[in-house]
Amino acid sequence: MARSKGVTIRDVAQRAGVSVAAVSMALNDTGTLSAATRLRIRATAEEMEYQADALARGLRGSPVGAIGLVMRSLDALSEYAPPGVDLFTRYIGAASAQAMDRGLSLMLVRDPTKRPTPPLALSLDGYIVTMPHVDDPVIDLLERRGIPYVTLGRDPSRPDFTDWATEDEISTFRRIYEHFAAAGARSIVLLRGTDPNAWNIDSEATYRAWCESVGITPRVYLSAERAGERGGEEVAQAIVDDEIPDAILCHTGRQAAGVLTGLTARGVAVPDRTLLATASDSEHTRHSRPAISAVELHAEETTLALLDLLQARIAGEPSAGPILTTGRFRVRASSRRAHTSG
Amino acid sequence: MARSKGVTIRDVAQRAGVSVAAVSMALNDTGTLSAATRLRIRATAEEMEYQADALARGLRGSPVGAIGLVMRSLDALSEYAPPGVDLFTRYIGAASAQAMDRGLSLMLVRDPTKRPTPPLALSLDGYIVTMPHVDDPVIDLLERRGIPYVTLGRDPSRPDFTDWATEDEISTFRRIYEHFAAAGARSIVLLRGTDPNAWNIDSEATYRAWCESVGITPRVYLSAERAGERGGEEVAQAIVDDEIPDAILCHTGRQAAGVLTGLTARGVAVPDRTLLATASDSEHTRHSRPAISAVELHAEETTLALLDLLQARIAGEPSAGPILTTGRFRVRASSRRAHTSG
DNA sequence: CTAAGTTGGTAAAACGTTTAATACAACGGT
DNA sequence: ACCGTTGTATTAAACGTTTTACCAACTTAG
Repeated sequence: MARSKGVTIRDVAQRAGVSVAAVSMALNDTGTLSAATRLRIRATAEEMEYQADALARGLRGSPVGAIGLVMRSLDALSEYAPPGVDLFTRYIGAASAQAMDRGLSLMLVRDPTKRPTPPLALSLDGYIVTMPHVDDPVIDLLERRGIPYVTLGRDPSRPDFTDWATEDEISTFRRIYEHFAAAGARSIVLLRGTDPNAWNIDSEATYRAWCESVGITPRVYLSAERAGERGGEEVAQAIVDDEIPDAILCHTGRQAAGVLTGLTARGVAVPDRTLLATASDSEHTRHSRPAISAVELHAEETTLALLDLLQARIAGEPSAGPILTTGRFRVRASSRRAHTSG
Repeated sequence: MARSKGVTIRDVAQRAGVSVAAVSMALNDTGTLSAATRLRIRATAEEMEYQADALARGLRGSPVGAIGLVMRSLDALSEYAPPGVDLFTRYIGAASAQAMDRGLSLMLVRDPTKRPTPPLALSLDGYIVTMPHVDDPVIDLLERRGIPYVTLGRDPSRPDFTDWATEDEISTFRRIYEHFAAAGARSIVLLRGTDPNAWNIDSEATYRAWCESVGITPRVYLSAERAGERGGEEVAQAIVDDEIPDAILCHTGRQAAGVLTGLTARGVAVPDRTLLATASDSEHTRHSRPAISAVELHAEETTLALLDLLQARIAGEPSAGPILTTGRFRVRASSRRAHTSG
């Protein structure tokens, strides 16, 4: 029952007939050891299967080999793992697996600004913060503590910050609007979320710019991310009450599913009367009737880029960001006009 | 950029005019301090927002406030976050959120027996191991190091071990067989996975026992979990080649989806000729045509039980396990006979 | 042949805790 | 008046690393 610690640096030193300092230097490739002793020590360490204790190492200020993942978008949701929302969990899975492949452990941290601070949270080597908010306190905390971090989606409060990656929403959004226009849509509605993150801000800006460029009057509706399908359903009613548009673009798959329900309930046919698409694929979009056109996000690509950026930043190398990956817009029945098919 | 550490125990001691030992004792409720000083120190610590550093604490052998989650079933899969497999990720999300609520951090650890050992992995306070294998090396490692752990699903190699929780598969399986029988099925096939865990072992045992009790000849087919839908499709062909059964029960939603495809391809109608159900709900089961009857698992309940067990075990309290939660069998079109409907 | 570098290594301090051993009162009992 | 107690708080050791300061033994230059 007693916690048995493994082989320590002292054991290795003793066996190799050197000081503990020598062992540390040999393994970390520091100091001024002769090549011969360095090799001898390494061999001994290898043989004894020595592995430096991350706690002790971290206490000294050296890297512990673990990074944190903060999901701002999930912090905001009431549930942490709502059914049908596979996007975030796919990010978690992908980031976790890739971190492992690099010899890093990954720790899920829920809002480290909340007290008491989650244990170990401030001792990690770095952080991935997904979808930071405007003036995000999490970012503040990390900055204050000098902890390296990268973000998924740009930080709306720090235009100069470059260590971020994202699926290239802006150009994808444009493609969708043009897809709508090509199908003959003249009035287009945007339904976005309310979290104050780049996703929502940039999307609306892109939408307005595009509307202006083609001479369409913008109509933006909001529904909180946490409202899910219900939120989409309610907004659909509001949209119909105002004026039935030719096309609607929603941010999340759950919103889109709700909108579809709402439209159908009001007798608005999709896609015959109104086209529908969403910027984020999910279970709902794949399987609703009709299936909803959506952008397929590639979590693996994005997390890979984030890990690259984070490791570079931890190593003190210059930033290679931002990195934009491209999602694929998959056209499904919800935005395919009969006479435009093919 | 320099990592700024927070307020240390020394700072608190100084401010309160006592020794560091006194502070430690006051906060941990140990030692022989007077009630007065204890309160005074606590007030000071509170005021300074002091939080003990988990690294330093762990180095001494005290709990670090973080636990590990090992997903054996995902270790086995090639991808760590395959689309459509929401069960595991829901476990991750649920466990993570609940751990947070208890002031614990949760770390995802992929196979800690693989060298190099994931950093911090052996310094965690305890582990949740999902679906341990027969003679699981992960369990061996934890036992050897004296690290407390609980398992999701019983450990097939340790019948005396009681610190586990699971959805009550056995009674659920029985209910499904009886559901089949009630719909008139006389020949029933079980399709299970190949991972050597309790899920597969107990399920087959339950199946055979039930068959014997009602005088049915058991027919068991195997398909590796990682084979997914493709595996189910292939097995469906094999099943049909042998003899078309009245009902098929699959373990995973992906297998069931594959079986459905395979049966349809061979002209076997579901549910008209053959009934179909699965023991594990997933995107596929909810949205296939026909929708597949499945057991809805309640990740939240189960992870809650696991955390209770783990915390008790860490605290050295007697085991309250095993804990069985009950999944709900949701009948969908795939096992609903026209003449039995209602 | 001595002063000044190199080379290759060691001893010891430091990181922030917890805890065992110890000190120092004040107090009661012979 | 002396001696164990008891009640409180302190000192110091320990956890396993990394890193700074130092040292001994050679080389080299003058």
